[in-house]
Amino acid sequence: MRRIAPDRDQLLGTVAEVFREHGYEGASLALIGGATGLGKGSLYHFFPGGKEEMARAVITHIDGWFADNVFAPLRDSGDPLAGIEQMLEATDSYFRSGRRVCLIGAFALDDSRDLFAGQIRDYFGRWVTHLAGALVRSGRRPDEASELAEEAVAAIQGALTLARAASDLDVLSRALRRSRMRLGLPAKI
Amino acid sequence: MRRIAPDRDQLLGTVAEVFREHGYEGASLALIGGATGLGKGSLYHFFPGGKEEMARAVITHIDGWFADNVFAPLRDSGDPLAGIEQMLEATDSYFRSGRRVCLIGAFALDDSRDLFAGQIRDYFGRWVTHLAGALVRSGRRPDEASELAEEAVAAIQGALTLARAASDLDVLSRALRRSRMRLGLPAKI
DNA sequence: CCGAAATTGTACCGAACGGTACAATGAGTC
DNA sequence: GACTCATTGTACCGTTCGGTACAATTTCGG
Repeated sequence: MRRIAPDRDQLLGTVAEVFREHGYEGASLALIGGATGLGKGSLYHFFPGGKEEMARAVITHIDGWFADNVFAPLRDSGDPLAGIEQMLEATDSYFRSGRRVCLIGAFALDDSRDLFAGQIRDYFGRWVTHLAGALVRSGRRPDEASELAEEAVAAIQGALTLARAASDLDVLSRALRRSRMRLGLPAKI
Repeated sequence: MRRIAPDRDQLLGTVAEVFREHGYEGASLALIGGATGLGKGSLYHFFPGGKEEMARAVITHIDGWFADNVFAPLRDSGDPLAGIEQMLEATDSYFRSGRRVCLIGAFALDDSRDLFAGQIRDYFGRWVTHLAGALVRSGRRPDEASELAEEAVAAIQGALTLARAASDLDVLSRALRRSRMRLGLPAKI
Protein backbone atom coordinates (compact mmCIF):
# COMPACT_ATOMS: atom_id res chain seq x y z
CA MET A 1 0.00 0.00 0.00
CA ARG A 2 1.08 3.47 -0.85
CA ARG A 3 1.93 5.79 2.00
CA ILE A 4 0.93 9.41 1.54
CA ALA A 5 0.59 12.18 4.06
CA PRO A 6 -3.17 12.53 4.40
CA ASP A 7 -3.22 16.29 3.88
CA ARG A 8 -1.13 16.09 0.73
CA ASP A 9 -3.44 13.33 -0.38
CA GLN A 10 -6.43 15.56 0.04
CA LEU A 11 -4.67 18.51 -1.57
CA LEU A 12 -3.87 16.44 -4.65
CA GLY A 13 -7.48 15.33 -4.80
CA THR A 14 -8.68 18.91 -4.84
CA VAL A 15 -6.16 19.96 -7.46
CA ALA A 16 -7.14 16.92 -9.51
CA GLU A 17 -10.73 18.06 -9.42
CA VAL A 18 -9.75 21.41 -10.90
CA PHE A 19 -7.72 19.80 -13.68
CA ARG A 20 -10.53 17.38 -14.36
CA GLU A 21 -13.05 20.17 -14.58
CA HIS A 22 -11.02 22.61 -16.66
CA GLY A 23 -8.23 20.71 -18.41
CA TYR A 24 -4.58 21.57 -18.15
CA GLU A 25 -4.65 24.96 -19.85
CA GLY A 26 -8.00 25.88 -18.38
CA ALA A 27 -6.95 25.19 -14.80
CA SER A 28 -5.45 28.56 -13.96
CA LEU A 29 -3.48 29.13 -10.80
CA ALA A 30 -6.28 31.40 -9.70
CA LEU A 31 -8.77 28.53 -9.97
CA ILE A 32 -6.44 26.10 -8.25
CA GLY A 33 -5.80 28.61 -5.51
CA GLY A 34 -9.49 29.23 -5.09
CA ALA A 35 -10.34 25.54 -4.87
CA THR A 36 -7.59 24.70 -2.43
CA GLY A 37 -7.67 27.89 -0.39
CA LEU A 38 -3.96 28.25 -0.99
CA GLY A 39 -2.22 31.31 -2.34
CA LYS A 40 0.50 31.27 -4.91
CA GLY A 41 3.08 31.35 -2.15
CA SER A 42 1.90 28.04 -0.73
CA LEU A 43 1.27 26.48 -4.08
CA TYR A 44 4.80 27.18 -5.24
CA HIS A 45 6.12 26.06 -1.89
CA PHE A 46 4.56 22.62 -2.31
CA PHE A 47 5.13 22.43 -6.05
CA PRO A 48 8.30 24.37 -6.90
CA GLY A 49 7.96 23.20 -10.48
CA GLY A 50 4.75 25.17 -10.85
CA LYS A 51 1.70 24.06 -12.76
CA GLU A 52 3.49 21.31 -14.61
CA GLU A 53 4.65 19.70 -11.39
CA MET A 54 1.12 19.96 -9.99
CA ALA A 55 -0.30 18.14 -12.99
CA ARG A 56 2.43 15.55 -12.88
CA ALA A 57 1.80 14.93 -9.19
CA VAL A 58 -1.91 14.62 -9.81
CA ILE A 59 -1.38 12.10 -12.59
CA THR A 60 0.97 10.11 -10.35
CA HIS A 61 -1.61 10.27 -7.59
CA ILE A 62 -4.37 8.94 -9.82
CA ASP A 63 -2.02 6.35 -11.22
CA GLY A 64 -1.34 5.20 -7.70
CA TRP A 65 -5.01 4.88 -6.92
CA PHE A 66 -5.54 2.76 -10.00
CA ALA A 67 -2.47 0.68 -9.22
CA ASP A 68 -3.94 -0.14 -5.82
CA ASN A 69 -7.60 -0.48 -6.67
CA VAL A 70 -7.71 -1.56 -10.28
CA PHE A 71 -4.45 -3.05 -11.43
CA ALA A 72 -3.58 -4.89 -8.22
CA PRO A 73 -6.78 -6.97 -8.13
CA LEU A 74 -6.23 -7.89 -11.77
CA ARG A 75 -2.72 -9.02 -11.04
CA ASP A 76 -3.03 -10.58 -7.60
CA SER A 77 -6.50 -12.02 -7.30
CA GLY A 78 -6.42 -15.80 -7.13
CA ASP A 79 -9.55 -16.01 -9.22
CA PRO A 80 -8.91 -13.86 -12.30
CA LEU A 81 -12.61 -13.36 -13.00
CA ALA A 82 -13.09 -12.08 -9.47
CA GLY A 83 -10.23 -9.67 -10.07
CA ILE A 84 -11.91 -8.42 -13.22
CA GLU A 85 -15.14 -7.99 -11.30
CA GLN A 86 -13.27 -5.93 -8.71
CA MET A 87 -11.77 -3.82 -11.47
CA LEU A 88 -15.18 -3.06 -12.94
CA GLU A 89 -16.61 -2.17 -9.58
CA ALA A 90 -13.68 0.11 -8.73
CA THR A 91 -14.02 1.78 -12.11
CA ASP A 92 -17.72 2.30 -11.63
CA SER A 93 -17.40 3.82 -8.19
CA TYR A 94 -14.43 5.95 -9.18
CA PHE A 95 -16.09 7.62 -12.12
CA ARG A 96 -19.47 7.80 -10.45
CA SER A 97 -18.24 9.56 -7.33
CA GLY A 98 -18.43 13.06 -8.69
CA ARG A 99 -15.31 12.76 -10.78
CA ARG A 100 -17.10 12.23 -13.97
CA VAL A 101 -14.29 12.24 -16.45
CA CYS A 102 -11.00 10.45 -16.81
CA LEU A 103 -8.48 13.19 -16.26
CA ILE A 104 -5.80 11.18 -17.96
CA GLY A 105 -8.00 10.53 -20.94
CA ALA A 106 -8.75 14.23 -21.16
CA PHE A 107 -5.07 15.06 -20.97
CA ALA A 108 -4.45 12.58 -23.78
CA LEU A 109 -6.50 14.78 -26.11
CA ASP A 110 -5.42 18.07 -24.61
CA ASP A 111 -2.78 20.47 -25.86
CA SER A 112 -0.72 19.36 -22.89
CA ARG A 113 -0.49 15.78 -24.16
CA ASP A 114 3.17 16.01 -25.13
CA LEU A 115 4.17 17.13 -21.65
CA PHE A 116 2.71 14.03 -20.06
CA ALA A 117 2.85 11.61 -22.96
CA GLY A 118 4.92 9.06 -21.06
CA GLN A 119 2.71 8.97 -17.99
CA ILE A 120 -0.43 8.81 -20.12
CA ARG A 121 0.88 5.98 -22.27
CA ASP A 122 1.94 4.00 -19.21
CA TYR A 123 -1.39 4.42 -17.48
CA PHE A 124 -3.43 3.02 -20.35
CA GLY A 125 -0.76 0.51 -21.26
CA ARG A 126 -0.72 -0.99 -17.79
CA TRP A 127 -4.48 -1.10 -17.63
CA VAL A 128 -4.70 -3.06 -20.86
CA THR A 129 -1.75 -5.30 -20.00
CA HIS A 130 -3.02 -6.23 -16.56
CA LEU A 131 -6.50 -6.91 -17.83
CA ALA A 132 -5.14 -9.05 -20.65
CA GLY A 133 -3.04 -10.95 -18.12
CA ALA A 134 -6.08 -11.74 -16.01
CA LEU A 135 -7.96 -12.88 -19.10
CA VAL A 136 -5.15 -15.22 -20.04
CA ARG A 137 -5.17 -16.69 -16.56
CA SER A 138 -8.90 -17.15 -16.92
CA GLY A 139 -8.24 -19.36 -19.91
CA ARG A 140 -8.35 -17.07 -22.91
CA ARG A 141 -5.88 -17.29 -25.75
CA PRO A 142 -3.29 -14.46 -25.50
CA ASP A 143 -4.27 -12.73 -28.73
CA GLU A 144 -7.94 -12.93 -27.86
CA ALA A 145 -7.17 -11.62 -24.37
CA SER A 146 -5.31 -8.61 -25.77
CA GLU A 147 -8.17 -7.70 -28.05
CA LEU A 148 -10.76 -8.04 -25.31
CA ALA A 149 -8.68 -5.99 -22.90
CA GLU A 150 -8.13 -3.19 -25.37
CA GLU A 151 -11.81 -3.25 -26.24
CA ALA A 152 -12.85 -3.02 -22.60
CA VAL A 153 -10.57 -0.12 -21.72
CA ALA A 154 -11.51 1.75 -24.89
CA ALA A 155 -15.18 1.13 -24.16
CA ILE A 156 -14.78 2.74 -20.76
CA GLN A 157 -13.00 5.78 -22.17
CA GLY A 158 -15.50 6.16 -24.96
CA ALA A 159 -18.40 5.79 -22.58
CA LEU A 160 -16.96 8.56 -20.42
CA THR A 161 -16.77 10.82 -23.44
CA LEU A 162 -20.32 10.04 -24.47
CA ALA A 163 -21.52 10.33 -20.90
CA ARG A 164 -20.01 13.78 -20.66
CA ALA A 165 -21.44 14.80 -24.01
CA ALA A 166 -24.91 13.66 -23.08
CA SER A 167 -24.66 14.61 -19.40
CA ASP A 168 -25.82 11.09 -18.69
CA LEU A 169 -23.74 8.83 -16.50
CA ASP A 170 -25.94 5.85 -17.31
CA VAL A 171 -23.93 5.54 -20.50
CA LEU A 172 -21.04 4.41 -18.33
CA SER A 173 -23.15 1.89 -16.44
CA ARG A 174 -24.35 0.35 -19.65
CA ALA A 175 -20.80 0.17 -20.98
CA LEU A 176 -19.63 -1.59 -17.83
CA ARG A 177 -22.49 -4.02 -18.02
CA ARG A 178 -21.59 -4.85 -21.61
CA SER A 179 -17.94 -5.24 -20.64
CA ARG A 180 -18.94 -7.68 -17.94
CA MET A 181 -20.68 -9.71 -20.60
CA ARG A 182 -17.90 -9.47 -23.18
CA LEU A 183 -15.30 -10.49 -20.62
CA GLY A 184 -17.20 -13.59 -19.64
CA LEU A 185 -18.51 -12.55 -16.24
CA PRO A 186 -21.93 -13.61 -15.00
CA ALA A 187 -24.59 -10.94 -15.22
CA LYS A 188 -24.68 -8.89 -12.07
CA ILE A 189 -27.28 -9.57 -9.42
CA MET B 1 -25.33 17.67 -50.83
CA ARG B 2 -24.13 20.63 -48.89
CA ARG B 3 -23.00 23.63 -50.87
CA ILE B 4 -20.03 25.51 -49.50
CA ALA B 5 -17.77 28.01 -51.16
CA PRO B 6 -14.60 26.01 -51.74
CA ASP B 7 -12.29 28.55 -50.16
CA ARG B 8 -14.35 28.85 -47.03
CA ASP B 9 -14.46 25.08 -46.96
CA GLN B 10 -10.68 24.94 -47.05
CA LEU B 11 -10.35 27.71 -44.49
CA LEU B 12 -12.60 25.86 -42.06
CA GLY B 13 -10.54 22.73 -42.60
CA THR B 14 -7.37 24.53 -41.68
CA VAL B 15 -8.91 26.14 -38.63
CA ALA B 16 -10.30 22.75 -37.62
CA GLU B 17 -6.82 21.31 -37.75
CA VAL B 18 -5.60 23.93 -35.30
CA PHE B 19 -8.46 23.28 -32.89
CA ARG B 20 -7.93 19.55 -33.20
CA GLU B 21 -4.24 19.89 -32.48
CA HIS B 22 -4.45 22.35 -29.61
CA GLY B 23 -7.97 22.25 -28.18
CA TYR B 24 -10.20 25.27 -27.82
CA GLU B 25 -8.19 27.19 -25.26
CA GLY B 26 -4.88 26.14 -26.75
CA ALA B 27 -5.76 27.33 -30.23
CA SER B 28 -4.68 30.94 -29.93
CA LEU B 29 -5.52 33.49 -32.58
CA ALA B 30 -1.80 33.66 -33.28
CA LEU B 31 -1.75 29.95 -34.09
CA ILE B 32 -4.89 30.16 -36.18
CA GLY B 33 -3.51 33.16 -38.00
CA GLY B 34 -0.24 31.36 -38.61
CA ALA B 35 -1.91 28.24 -39.96
CA THR B 36 -4.31 30.08 -42.24
CA GLY B 37 -2.01 32.89 -43.28
CA LEU B 38 -4.69 35.33 -42.22
CA GLY B 39 -4.23 38.27 -39.90
CA LYS B 40 -6.63 39.23 -37.19
CA GLY B 41 -8.25 41.72 -39.53
CA SER B 42 -9.30 38.97 -41.94
CA LEU B 43 -10.15 36.50 -39.22
CA TYR B 44 -12.52 38.91 -37.55
CA HIS B 45 -13.90 39.90 -40.92
CA PHE B 46 -14.94 36.31 -41.65
CA PHE B 47 -15.87 35.47 -38.08
CA PRO B 48 -17.15 38.62 -36.40
CA GLY B 49 -17.99 36.56 -33.36
CA GLY B 50 -14.33 35.83 -32.78
CA LYS B 51 -12.89 32.56 -31.61
CA GLU B 52 -16.18 31.19 -30.42
CA GLU B 53 -17.76 31.68 -33.83
CA MET B 54 -14.75 30.04 -35.46
CA ALA B 55 -15.13 26.99 -33.27
CA ARG B 56 -18.86 26.87 -33.82
CA ALA B 57 -18.37 27.08 -37.58
CA VAL B 58 -15.78 24.32 -37.44
CA ILE B 59 -18.09 22.06 -35.46
CA THR B 60 -20.91 22.75 -37.90
CA HIS B 61 -18.56 22.00 -40.76
CA ILE B 62 -17.52 18.66 -39.29
CA ASP B 63 -21.11 17.91 -38.43
CA GLY B 64 -21.99 18.50 -42.06
CA TRP B 65 -19.30 16.15 -43.25
CA PHE B 66 -20.57 13.43 -40.96
CA ALA B 67 -24.15 14.10 -41.97
CA ASP B 68 -23.20 13.53 -45.61
CA ASN B 69 -20.71 10.72 -45.27
CA VAL B 70 -21.68 8.87 -42.13
CA PHE B 71 -25.25 9.55 -41.12
CA ALA B 72 -26.74 9.68 -44.61
CA PRO B 73 -25.60 6.17 -45.62
CA LEU B 74 -27.00 4.86 -42.36
CA ARG B 75 -30.33 6.48 -43.01
CA ASP B 76 -30.71 6.13 -46.76
CA SER B 77 -28.96 2.98 -47.82
CA GLY B 78 -31.40 0.36 -49.04
CA ASP B 79 -29.36 -2.37 -47.43
CA PRO B 80 -28.83 -1.30 -43.82
CA LEU B 81 -25.75 -3.47 -43.40
CA ALA B 82 -24.19 -1.87 -46.46
CA GLY B 83 -24.90 1.52 -44.90
CA ILE B 84 -23.16 0.45 -41.72
CA GLU B 85 -20.22 -0.75 -43.76
CA GLN B 86 -20.07 2.65 -45.45
CA MET B 87 -20.15 4.35 -42.07
CA LEU B 88 -17.24 2.30 -40.81
CA GLU B 89 -15.20 2.99 -43.92
CA ALA B 90 -15.90 6.71 -43.79
CA THR B 91 -14.93 6.74 -40.13
CA ASP B 92 -11.73 4.88 -40.82
CA SER B 93 -10.64 7.14 -43.64
CA TYR B 94 -11.65 10.30 -41.78
CA PHE B 95 -9.62 9.60 -38.67
CA ARG B 96 -6.74 8.06 -40.56
CA SER B 97 -6.23 10.98 -42.89
CA GLY B 98 -4.00 13.00 -40.63
CA ARG B 99 -6.85 14.14 -38.41
CA ARG B 100 -6.14 11.75 -35.67
CA VAL B 101 -8.54 12.85 -33.04
CA CYS B 102 -12.21 13.56 -32.87
CA LEU B 103 -12.36 17.29 -32.36
CA ILE B 104 -15.87 17.08 -31.05
CA GLY B 105 -14.90 14.36 -28.59
CA ALA B 106 -11.99 16.48 -27.43
CA PHE B 107 -14.27 19.47 -27.00
CA ALA B 108 -16.61 17.29 -24.96
CA LEU B 109 -13.90 16.91 -22.32
CA ASP B 110 -12.46 20.39 -22.71
CA ASP B 111 -13.10 23.43 -20.58
CA SER B 112 -15.07 24.78 -23.51
CA ARG B 113 -17.63 21.99 -23.28
CA ASP B 114 -20.39 24.21 -21.92
CA LEU B 115 -20.08 26.64 -24.81
CA PHE B 116 -20.77 23.94 -27.37
CA ALA B 117 -22.72 21.46 -25.26
CA GLY B 118 -25.71 21.50 -27.57
CA GLN B 119 -23.77 20.88 -30.75
CA ILE B 120 -21.69 18.17 -29.09
CA ARG B 121 -24.71 16.36 -27.71
CA ASP B 122 -26.46 16.48 -31.08
CA TYR B 123 -23.46 15.13 -32.94
CA PHE B 124 -23.10 12.03 -30.81
CA GLY B 125 -26.83 11.68 -30.38
CA ARG B 126 -27.45 11.61 -34.10
CA TRP B 127 -24.62 9.18 -34.68
CA VAL B 128 -26.07 6.71 -32.18
CA THR B 129 -29.63 7.24 -33.32
CA HIS B 130 -28.92 6.74 -37.00
CA LEU B 131 -26.82 3.67 -36.34
CA ALA B 132 -29.51 2.21 -34.11
CA GLY B 133 -32.04 2.90 -36.85
CA ALA B 134 -30.01 0.99 -39.39
CA LEU B 135 -29.64 -1.90 -36.97
CA VAL B 136 -33.36 -2.04 -36.43
CA ARG B 137 -33.92 -2.13 -40.16
CA SER B 138 -31.39 -4.94 -40.33
CA GLY B 139 -33.63 -6.95 -38.04
CA ARG B 140 -32.40 -6.22 -34.54
CA ARG B 141 -34.70 -5.61 -31.63
CA PRO B 142 -34.87 -1.86 -30.81
CA ASP B 143 -33.34 -2.17 -27.35
CA GLU B 144 -30.59 -4.40 -28.62
CA ALA B 145 -29.98 -1.97 -31.50
CA SER B 146 -29.64 0.98 -29.12
CA GLU B 147 -27.11 -0.85 -26.99
CA LEU B 148 -25.06 -1.95 -29.97
CA ALA B 149 -25.10 1.52 -31.49
CA GLU B 150 -23.99 3.18 -28.28
CA GLU B 151 -21.31 0.54 -27.85
CA ALA B 152 -19.98 1.07 -31.36
CA VAL B 153 -19.79 4.86 -31.14
CA ALA B 154 -18.21 4.70 -27.69
CA ALA B 155 -15.72 2.13 -28.95
CA ILE B 156 -14.63 4.50 -31.69
CA GLN B 157 -14.23 7.41 -29.30
CA GLY B 158 -12.37 5.30 -26.79
CA ALA B 159 -10.14 3.87 -29.47
CA LEU B 160 -9.24 7.38 -30.61
CA THR B 161 -8.27 8.28 -27.05
CA LEU B 162 -6.15 5.16 -26.67
CA ALA B 163 -4.67 5.62 -30.12
CA ARG B 164 -3.61 9.12 -29.21
CA ALA B 165 -2.22 8.00 -25.88
CA ALA B 166 -0.21 5.21 -27.46
CA SER B 167 0.59 7.10 -30.67
CA ASP B 168 -0.69 4.04 -32.46
CA LEU B 169 -3.50 4.37 -34.97
CA ASP B 170 -3.78 0.60 -35.27
CA VAL B 171 -5.84 0.75 -32.11
CA LEU B 172 -8.55 2.38 -34.21
CA SER B 173 -8.34 -0.24 -36.93
CA ARG B 174 -8.74 -3.01 -34.43
CA ALA B 175 -11.71 -1.24 -32.84
CA LEU B 176 -13.40 -0.86 -36.20
CA ARG B 177 -12.78 -4.51 -37.03
CA ARG B 178 -14.37 -5.53 -33.74
CA SER B 179 -17.31 -3.19 -34.39
CA ARG B 180 -17.81 -4.82 -37.76
CA MET B 181 -18.06 -8.14 -35.97
CA ARG B 182 -20.30 -6.93 -33.16
CA LEU B 183 -22.66 -5.29 -35.61
CA GLY B 184 -23.07 -8.45 -37.62
CA LEU B 185 -21.06 -7.58 -40.71
CA PRO B 186 -18.99 -10.16 -42.55
CA ALA B 187 -15.26 -10.00 -41.83
CA LYS B 188 -13.56 -7.70 -44.27
CA ILE B 189 -11.77 -9.06 -47.27
C1' DC C 1 11.42 31.26 25.28
C1' DC C 2 14.27 31.19 21.30
C1' DG C 3 15.83 30.45 16.92
C1' DA C 4 15.42 27.89 12.69
C1' DA C 5 12.53 26.21 9.33
C1' DA C 6 8.22 25.78 7.19
C1' DT C 7 4.44 28.27 5.49
C1' DT C 8 1.92 32.13 3.70
C1' DG C 9 0.15 36.84 1.56
C1' DT C 10 1.16 40.33 -1.46
C1' DA C 11 3.12 42.96 -4.81
C1' DC C 12 5.06 42.60 -8.98
C1' DC C 13 7.02 40.91 -13.65
C1' DG C 14 6.98 40.20 -18.79
C1' DA C 15 4.38 37.74 -22.05
C1' DA C 16 0.49 36.24 -24.25
C1' DC C 17 -4.29 36.28 -24.50
C1' DG C 18 -8.88 37.70 -27.14
C1' DG C 19 -10.68 41.57 -29.02
C1' DT C 20 -11.17 46.47 -31.22
C1' DA C 21 -10.24 50.48 -34.21
C1' DC C 22 -9.03 52.07 -38.26
C1' DA C 23 -6.53 53.38 -42.06
C1' DA C 24 -4.67 51.35 -46.12
C1' DT C 25 -5.34 48.39 -49.90
C1' DG C 26 -7.84 45.33 -53.27
C1' DA C 27 -11.10 44.33 -56.76
C1' DG C 28 -14.95 44.97 -59.32
C1' DT C 29 -18.80 48.19 -61.37
C1' DC C 30 -20.81 52.13 -63.48
C1' DG D 1 -11.27 57.40 -63.40
C1' DA D 2 -14.58 57.49 -59.35
C1' DC D 3 -17.48 55.08 -56.25
C1' DT D 4 -18.28 50.93 -53.61
C1' DC D 5 -17.45 47.58 -50.55
C1' DA D 6 -14.94 43.57 -49.30
C1' DT D 7 -10.44 42.49 -47.45
C1' DT D 8 -6.25 43.22 -44.98
C1' DG D 9 -2.15 44.87 -41.82
C1' DT D 10 -1.05 47.08 -37.78
C1' DA D 11 -1.14 49.31 -33.66
C1' DC D 12 -3.32 49.19 -29.56
C1' DC D 13 -6.63 47.94 -25.57
C1' DG D 14 -7.47 45.80 -20.90
C1' DT D 15 -7.10 41.38 -18.78
C1' DT D 16 -5.18 37.30 -17.37
C1' DC D 17 -1.67 34.16 -17.60
C1' DG D 18 2.38 31.48 -15.14
C1' DG D 19 5.99 32.64 -12.43
C1' DT D 20 9.20 35.28 -9.03
C1' DA D 21 10.68 37.89 -4.91
C1' DC D 22 10.40 38.57 -0.44
C1' DA D 23 8.95 39.98 3.89
C1' DA D 24 5.73 38.59 7.37
C1' DT D 25 3.97 35.06 9.94
C1' DT D 26 3.32 30.51 11.93
C1' DT D 27 5.07 26.22 13.71
C1' DC D 28 7.72 23.58 16.57
C1' DG D 29 11.84 21.21 18.52
C1' DG D 30 15.44 22.44 21.80
